[in-house]
Amino acid sequence: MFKKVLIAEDHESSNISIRKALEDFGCLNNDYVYYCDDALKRINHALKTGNEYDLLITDLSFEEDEIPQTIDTGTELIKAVKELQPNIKVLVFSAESKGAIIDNLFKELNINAFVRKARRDVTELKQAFDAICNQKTYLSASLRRSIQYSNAYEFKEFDIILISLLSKGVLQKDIPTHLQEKKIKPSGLSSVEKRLNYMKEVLSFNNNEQLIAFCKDIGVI
Amino acid sequence: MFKKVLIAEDHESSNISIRKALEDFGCLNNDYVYYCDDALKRINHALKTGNEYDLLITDLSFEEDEIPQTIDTGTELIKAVKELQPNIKVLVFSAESKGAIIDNLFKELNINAFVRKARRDVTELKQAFDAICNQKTYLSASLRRSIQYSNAYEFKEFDIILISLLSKGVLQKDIPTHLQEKKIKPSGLSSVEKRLNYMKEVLSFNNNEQLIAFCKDIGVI
DNA sequence: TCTTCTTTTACGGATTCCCGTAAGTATATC
DNA sequence: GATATACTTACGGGAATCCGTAAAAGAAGA
Repeated sequence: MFKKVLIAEDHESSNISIRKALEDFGCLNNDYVYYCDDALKRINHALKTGNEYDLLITDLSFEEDEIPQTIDTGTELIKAVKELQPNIKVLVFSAESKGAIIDNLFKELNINAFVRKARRDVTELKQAFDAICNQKTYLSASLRRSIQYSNAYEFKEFDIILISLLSKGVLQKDIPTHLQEKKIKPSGLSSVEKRLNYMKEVLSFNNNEQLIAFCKDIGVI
Repeated sequence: MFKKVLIAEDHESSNISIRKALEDFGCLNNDYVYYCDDALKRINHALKTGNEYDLLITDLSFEEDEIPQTIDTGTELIKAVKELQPNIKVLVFSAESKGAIIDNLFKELNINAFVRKARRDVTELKQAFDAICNQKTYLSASLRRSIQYSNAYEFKEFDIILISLLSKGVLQKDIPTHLQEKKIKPSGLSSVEKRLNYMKEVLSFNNNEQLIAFCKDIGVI
């Protein structure tokens, strides 16, 4: 059983449900915050007073509001927290479904569990608690298959720069100028054309418009 | 106060929080389901037994799973429910943030409230309950601006057809053929060009890519 | 019916984009 | 240093798009 749990989740509704899930699980000693900065402060304070948390439950995306934050994503929060307290367990509770991103959380940040906000998410939360208590990792059932299948084409950073420029109204012929200004390596018009054509070929698209629409749909831009 | 409320929400976590919000508001007579089909059945059964619901709280997007459904979106559910019981109040609780889509819910489906899943969503839920009880409509604070922003340019049906075709990979020069097949009135290439140029001029966009990206953002395609 | 006005279509030149080829550049290996 | 390989850039012809103008087709009113 967990001695002390911290919840970092900006959505009030999700925050409440996580608390309830923890209580149902029998864990009554939990704190909750709505901002990443607050979470880090709590972790830090708990460490100094010798009363540290043994589990962090966090979302990935936090919405901006009128209160400016230094940390504004769950990924950054996990990194910062692990520097302070490397042994803390981490459960990510998020609507994210892209295999590449989730895979990265386990491999790079060594998180212990990922539960997707979906149909049976509260049930899965409790299963994840159980797994972590038993020193195991947990991944949402619906994601176990799709983790490798997910991305038909992996967009590189350069791809996304090109697509972003186009979607901002930059004409293709003017892209080299923008790339040079930002000191981005391949900047020739031919390289730009070649890359755009390659993307369209791999995805079997006919025009740039279709490519833009697709990228908007899957959320890379 | 509501006599009887039905919650249609597939996410277990959101479902729980809505129930709790209702109870906090003082409404204890509420039912909940995880599927649209179940929701419609309940509405129907309640009507037949003279014990109808006076409020439906529903999400917009429902995830597919192994149980096939005839109705699989909140929008369709609302339409079906309103045909059975036109006087029912409807509150949409969704992560959707695109102005055009939300605007459409109020105008076409006459919903009574829209609360976005976000920071203070449970607080907003209670405000929405209060508004509906007082025969008013409610819209999440964070969305009140963006609603009118989306009306910067009102896309006609023809505009959306053109943009959809482009985003599906149809080349501009081939659009006349598609229009003729669907017997859509102006079908000349010049008319297509003229309309696309007009849209870009009004919105001061430089290329089709920017137009597609914008339409994806505000949700017209 | 004829005129007037609006909308749609047709056409042509300029620009941009597409696409293949060739030349240049860098790096690594021997 | 020479060679091979991969990557980037330059160039040119053809296709598509952009944009203005003019002709054609409808629609409305006298």
